[in-house]
Amino acid sequence: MAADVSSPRSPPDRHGQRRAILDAALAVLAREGEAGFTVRRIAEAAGCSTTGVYTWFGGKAGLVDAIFVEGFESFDAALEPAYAAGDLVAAGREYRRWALANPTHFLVMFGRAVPDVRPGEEALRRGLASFQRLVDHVRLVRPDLAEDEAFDWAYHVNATVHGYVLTELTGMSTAPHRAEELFELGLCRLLAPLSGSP
Amino acid sequence: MAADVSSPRSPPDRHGQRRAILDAALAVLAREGEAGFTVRRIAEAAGCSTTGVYTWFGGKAGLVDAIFVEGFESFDAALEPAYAAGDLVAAGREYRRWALANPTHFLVMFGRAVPDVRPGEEALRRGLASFQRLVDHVRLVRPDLAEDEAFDWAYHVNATVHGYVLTELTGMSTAPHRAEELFELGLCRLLAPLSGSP
DNA sequence: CGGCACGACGTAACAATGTTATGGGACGTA
DNA sequence: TACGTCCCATAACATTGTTACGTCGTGCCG
Repeated sequence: MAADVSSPRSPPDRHGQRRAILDAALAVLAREGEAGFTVRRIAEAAGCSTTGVYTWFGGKAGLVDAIFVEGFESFDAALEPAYAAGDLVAAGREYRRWALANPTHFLVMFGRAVPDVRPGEEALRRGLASFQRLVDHVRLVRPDLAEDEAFDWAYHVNATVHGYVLTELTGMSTAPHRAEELFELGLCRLLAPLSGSP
Repeated sequence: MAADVSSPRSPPDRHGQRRAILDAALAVLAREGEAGFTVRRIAEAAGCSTTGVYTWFGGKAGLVDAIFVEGFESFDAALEPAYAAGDLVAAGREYRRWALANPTHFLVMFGRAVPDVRPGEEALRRGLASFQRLVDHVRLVRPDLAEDEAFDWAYHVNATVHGYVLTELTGMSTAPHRAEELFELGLCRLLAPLSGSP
């Protein structure tokens, strides 16, 4: 009952297939969580067979890699307004908000939720680009810093925010009900030396 | 050929079986990584059948829970000397050292390396105890802080150190070769307001 | 001392997973 | 019109976590 739509779509539209699988994967991830993240389920949701995942992504690992890229692009877009406003605190806040809105997506990227999958080359390249935006923003906020100093500060900011969010998302927070409040406090402490007097 | 040792040990020594499985799980995890973390492989390494994992731990999730407890105890012991010396920087350093020495163990606990497993009640309780030691230490270093202030500082320190280590361990570091240097720098920035003038 | 119940354990099966071999069928090109 | 080259579905493979069943040994009660 699933292959009855094959007659109207005479052109295979190869990119449509790839896009459909990727969208289906993200939808399944958001709806059923990491447990439902199955090649068969994804293929079913995309309206194709499991082979499609292998022809377009080379396997589950390749699909996860594409999900990395998708994720970086998505929260780059989410952080863009904060960057444009020159507000690092807001950027950190948006980072957490994105993670809470897409918990399984976030955990697939940074928490090894899909076994035996490490970030591939494409994912690392895209992640580096995403990080570079943070470095640029640090330089914008603090023009007195040298390039490598800005890099180190960005690394520090990223690691700290990342740690807060991941602690909360993996259920390891020691004060779950105060997670937001503690995050805000942490942002203050983290960014005070950056926005305060040089 | 595996059951030939059954005659000398007439009492089944129930705790021996449990301990053997747990040790085997940790050994397999360290030797073969998260990919080899299989009920069958663990049982084989422990010299028993797969059923043992279910009678003693109730399944794979229960085994992971026991691994949580084991992990917290292990790095509590690793941090103890630093705590005794009243050195928070050294404690942070030991935290990272433990994670690098037991990467897969660490990722199972904090990175979802085993699918569909969230920290159970026992794990959370043990984690909280481990965190409490950090709170106590913060109070020791800074007796002027109130209990809840110390808690918030400990939360901040933990999240930050956690973020650094996890970024490095999941292969998402933007400067892998400088990971140690950046970690040390981060520790300085993080702990300066704690050890400096109140 | 003997029989019995209970719990631990191995064997073997189950459903579900990622992956791959096989084959068919649609498109573009000569 | 015939051919080659992809794309894709069907079906099989090995391996995973889990469970039902039968068996054996231990410890308790008569």
